[in-house]
Amino acid sequence: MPTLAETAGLFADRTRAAFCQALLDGRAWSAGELARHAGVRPSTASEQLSRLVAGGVLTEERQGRHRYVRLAGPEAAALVEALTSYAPDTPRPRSLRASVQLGAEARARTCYDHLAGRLGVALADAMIARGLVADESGLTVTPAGRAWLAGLLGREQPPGARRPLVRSCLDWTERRPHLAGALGAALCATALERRWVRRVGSGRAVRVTPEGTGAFRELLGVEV
Amino acid sequence: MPTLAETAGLFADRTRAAFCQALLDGRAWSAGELARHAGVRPSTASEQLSRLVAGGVLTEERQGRHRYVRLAGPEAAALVEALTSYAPDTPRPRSLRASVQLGAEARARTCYDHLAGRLGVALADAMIARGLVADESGLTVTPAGRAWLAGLLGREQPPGARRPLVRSCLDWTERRPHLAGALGAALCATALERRWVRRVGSGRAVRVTPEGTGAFRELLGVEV
DNA sequence: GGAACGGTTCGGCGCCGCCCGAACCATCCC
DNA sequence: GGGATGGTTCGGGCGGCGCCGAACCGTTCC
Repeated sequence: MPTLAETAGLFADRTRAAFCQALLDGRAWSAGELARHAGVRPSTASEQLSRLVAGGVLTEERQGRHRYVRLAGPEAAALVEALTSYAPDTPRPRSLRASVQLGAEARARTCYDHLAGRLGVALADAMIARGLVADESGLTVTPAGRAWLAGLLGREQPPGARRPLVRSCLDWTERRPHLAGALGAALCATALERRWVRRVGSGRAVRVTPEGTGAFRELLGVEV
Repeated sequence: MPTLAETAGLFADRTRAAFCQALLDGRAWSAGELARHAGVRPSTASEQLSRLVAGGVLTEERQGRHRYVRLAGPEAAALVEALTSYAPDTPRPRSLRASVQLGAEARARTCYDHLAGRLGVALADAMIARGLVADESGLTVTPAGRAWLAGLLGREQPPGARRPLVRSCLDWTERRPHLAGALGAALCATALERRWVRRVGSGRAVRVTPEGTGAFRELLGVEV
């Protein structure tokens, strides 16, 4: 088992941290894309990616002359998320450019495999208000919620899954929880699949389509 | 808000990591104790502690010529715990001395503010078996569990608390979950207060007293 | 075949961060 | 007051890490 310092060291670098946060969109990125994104040379990116892969944070798949990497799993994503959103005290200033980017992501974005931002929080609120998810001693899915989810997916959820059905994930723009876990992932996958939201740009930001506006209203009474 | 790299950097050092892990026992340590524990000079410890305090991981209280530090809160403890127990692959060898220490902690120890080790896992199993805690879509406290807890504490639990009543915390010796959250903390506090367990040595390890053996058997049917 | 492209390896450079010892300050005890 | 103890500050040394450029390798496309 790696030591605490070793694990933390994997993230304790501007470049590697930028890689991990970019990969929070849950997709696979090529080495070159990540290098450009983080503003480093390909050689640097190559070395740093190797460290993250060796540390078990990322997995890689080679395709021809491309090297694609993604987060190794939900645990790795949760770790990145936890470290990112650890905010003991007051906020600090940001650049204008970063603020614009942040604006898009604040509206709606993906957080590894589920929806976040104002959209994610609104969906979470609606599901709690409608009794699909209960907020007593942590978040749980109610029987009504299970039925709702089964209806949405057209199938039952496997009950014995290792992963919790729903997990609370603190939203770093809204400072309020949104829905992670298997339910959050299923909802996000459905939304992408049925074109309720579309990815915009290369980052995590997504935009709600007209169909999505109607679907979210009909499904949960959410106005976006 | 600090960046991911900055937050991770706080833990990405052998000495600071040792401090944080020692403080996982939930108590306040003096600077000198931590320095000896980590095997560094007092001057080094002083500087590193200042960094952890500035980063919001620790809080300090000065008493006379002593400087006591403790983990800043459950969030900080959860972060240390998550980074410590992130084990993507295979275990590595340990020194003999470390193994002995580990043996004591494997039996029973505190994990920030709740009980862990074989004792912690056994208690968690018993509470699930008796229907006090349910393991569907994450851990939740059942109505019976609430009543049980109220009886133990002699008072109701405040329902509107921010902190989840129960949280699953992966045990890094047992590789199985034990009970964290407010319930875990209350149980641990009660056990220490009523002398069911006693701290042994300066670390996290605890020993079950004869009274404790009886209490755990009567309360939850757990044989330790 | 040749050119373009993505990625990797290697040497080298510069900086940062960790640690120590020495001096100093504050508190506590006699 | 004087001595002992716990803690802090400061200068300095050393190692390691992150970065780059250059050379190289394999794939893809013409």
